[in-house]
Amino acid sequence: MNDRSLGNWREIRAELMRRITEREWLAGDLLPNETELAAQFGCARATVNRAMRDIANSGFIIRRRKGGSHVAMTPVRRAVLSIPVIRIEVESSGKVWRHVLHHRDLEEVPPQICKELALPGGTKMLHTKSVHFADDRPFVYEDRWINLAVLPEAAMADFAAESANEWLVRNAPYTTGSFTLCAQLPDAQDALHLDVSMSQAILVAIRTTWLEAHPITRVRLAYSPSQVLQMQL
Amino acid sequence: MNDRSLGNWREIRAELMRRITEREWLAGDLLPNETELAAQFGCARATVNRAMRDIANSGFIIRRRKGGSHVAMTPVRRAVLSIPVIRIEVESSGKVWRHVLHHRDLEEVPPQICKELALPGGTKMLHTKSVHFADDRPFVYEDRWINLAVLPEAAMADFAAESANEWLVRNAPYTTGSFTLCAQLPDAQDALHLDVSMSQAILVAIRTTWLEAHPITRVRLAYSPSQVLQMQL
DNA sequence: CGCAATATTATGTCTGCACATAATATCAAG
DNA sequence: CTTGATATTATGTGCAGACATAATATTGCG
Repeated sequence: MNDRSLGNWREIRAELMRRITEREWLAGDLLPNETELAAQFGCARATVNRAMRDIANSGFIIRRRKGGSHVAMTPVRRAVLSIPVIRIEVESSGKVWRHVLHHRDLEEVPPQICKELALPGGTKMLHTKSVHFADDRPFVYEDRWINLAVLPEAAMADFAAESANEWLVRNAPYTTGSFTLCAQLPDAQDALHLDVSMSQAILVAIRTTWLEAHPITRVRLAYSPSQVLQMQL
Repeated sequence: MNDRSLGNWREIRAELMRRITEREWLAGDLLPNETELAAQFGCARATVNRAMRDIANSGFIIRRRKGGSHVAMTPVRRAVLSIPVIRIEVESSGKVWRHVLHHRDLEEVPPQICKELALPGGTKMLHTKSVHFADDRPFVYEDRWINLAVLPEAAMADFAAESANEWLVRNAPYTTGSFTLCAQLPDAQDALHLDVSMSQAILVAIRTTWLEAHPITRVRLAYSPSQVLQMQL
């Protein structure tokens, strides 16, 4: 069993994954410990550790101190969606990006959104509405609230020149956030700005970001029909 | 500047992240090299390496050999969607899960799906259709193709007893996969099985999984209206 | 000057060792 | 038997040193 040929941690990860995917080790099984595997592979324990940490990260094994490493019963599969700046999302498909700011005002936040952000009713935030185009076709309609209490600089920013999306990515680091996706029929505003009928299904993403306990921004993105979200498992 | 107090890699990561989020280092800036930082922090280079690798993983810095590490111009944010077994997804919201198998047959795969899976036209696969219920209300309608060439055991499985979804998670480890989300109006089958009108928008997920170069399963999940997908940033 | 060979440099990784930490197993006292 | 202290054990993390690798900078040649 002692294959002394396996030098690097990727090879070791590959070998361990092979044993899992080819069901040499079954769901729930206890794997040999790091020291044992290091001996088997003829490498240092740290190298095995690196490989096993990586596998645990991707959810195929569960590790517990003293408990050892087990093959996950129902591996938690994670889909990873990378969320680039909208300009880059458009440009990376070879299209020309353009952006039009329709609205920008300090307004009272609707009660529902206040609740969502755990803010007292009647709070005022900067409200922007804009449309991103890809090759002159509407790509996404963005309806955003920005918390000036946390980000006073945003009051000065020229969102016609640089989209709020991009400005915030560059200037507003956040610590946590949530992202909700749903399918909707466009409302009148969506239909107008995306130039579609109100009887086509569109993807709507609602994203909020927080800096510690303070909400920074809450945005609703209405994607033009036929847009899909592609993720890797 | 030499804080010798920072012992572990998480603290070092936190400190580096602080310098980035507090704009001590600006987008595009070149960071000090690992040796230099190790000296500053009074720790081993490996420890700095661990911290920087982790930060690079989460997209805030870009590293290139010889080139050094730069603060990312537009940090790519990632949303992580965990995809549990549908039964667990339902049960975790406190509802009773039930599952009805409507169809199960060896059939020729439609050309479009063959193409998607990079299989020759006319290939046959196991085709199943089923509905998952939450508290007796349709939750998701599942239309699935299973590649018996890779998973012959699936021919024997009783998908009425255990859903194909769950059986596959337990018995079919995969190495790669993709997950596509879109908004659609229900077709006749969706409307029938989900008991909804054809004029409501629904989320549709299409998921394929592969074991190395071999497609294992391809499933289309039509979610009942008002279902949303929640992800963490 | 342009180009190819070579040196330099920052990150990537491995090793062997050490100690820390968390969780379990064991055992003794009540 | 139950409870709590203690030993054991697997993983987590750290260190110093070494070599590997990739990319850039420099040098020398035609």
